[in-house]
Amino acid sequence: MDNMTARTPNTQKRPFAPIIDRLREAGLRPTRQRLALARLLLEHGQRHITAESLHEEALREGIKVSLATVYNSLHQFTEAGLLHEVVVDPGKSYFDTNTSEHHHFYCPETGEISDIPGNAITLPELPEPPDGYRVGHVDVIIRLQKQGPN
Amino acid sequence: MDNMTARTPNTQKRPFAPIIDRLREAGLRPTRQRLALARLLLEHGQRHITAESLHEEALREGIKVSLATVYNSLHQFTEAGLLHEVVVDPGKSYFDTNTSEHHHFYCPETGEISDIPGNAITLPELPEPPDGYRVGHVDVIIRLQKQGPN
DNA sequence: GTGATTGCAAATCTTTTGCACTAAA
DNA sequence: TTTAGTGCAAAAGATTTGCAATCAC
Repeated sequence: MDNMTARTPNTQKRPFAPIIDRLREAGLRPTRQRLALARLLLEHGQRHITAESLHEEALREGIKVSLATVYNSLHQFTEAGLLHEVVVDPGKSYFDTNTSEHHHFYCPETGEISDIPGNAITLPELPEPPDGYRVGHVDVIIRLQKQGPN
Repeated sequence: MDNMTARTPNTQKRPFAPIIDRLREAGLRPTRQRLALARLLLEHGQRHITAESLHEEALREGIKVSLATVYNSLHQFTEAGLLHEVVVDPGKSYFDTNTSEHHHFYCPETGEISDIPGNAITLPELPEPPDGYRVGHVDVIIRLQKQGPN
């Protein structure tokens, strides 16, 4: 039977099915806002965002969503493993759509974050964690300074 | 001549001379508050503090100082190289009295920070920083999770 | 329908700032 | 004196929360 082209009601009506499914798998109802934010994050190719920047981007694209909902969604996505939080600046949270193992360059002067490919840093044997704890996640942050001219 | 005991006016009157000198060298007037905070930080053996915790500690010891001054002092000390800021939690600044090269364990659940001795992690060749930047400081944070019983 | 989700505004928390007052040199 | 430093309270961000309205199922 002919079920592979755009004529199929299913594809017509659910153009974002993969994202909807990812939300569902994460236990999150695919609401209008969550779906729109997830699309911005996961399809739009953007990498390092703040709640503020994602909110602005959403509004620019005509998505009606409140800043509070952006915060909630970012945390829900992070908990679901769709995002990773990058802590480089006290007083501002960055989120990374790249959840694979990798580390970051960060320039405090400009606020820019960029990825260091996972294989560009190989951590040697880690020290033993203190008793009663286990290692969760290892972050390496290389802080950069703008090079003066000359 | 006899200048090695407590009789010397100099030692009598300037029991905190080393700290005063460190402040002076940093271009900071050794005011009552700064001196008291510097003593708490540098002599008291404490390692990882927040503005809030240092303020409480100061008040407990009977040092009259405002929270704003604690913030100011912490940043001045950091700029002067007497402290190092540790960024592990968005929305809270930690300061470390250990300014030698080392990294940190951090438990988000409890907020505890502890040092990893500098030589327990050897970073291999770092990747080249992007054009126009140079490497400032490298932070390695090992995030811990409390181990469930059993 | 019913329970989860949202929006808004208010609340919270950490940190910074403005300015009159105080203290170091 | 004179200038830097301090305290207070207010301001400024960033993030969170409470609750009525709204939406997904």
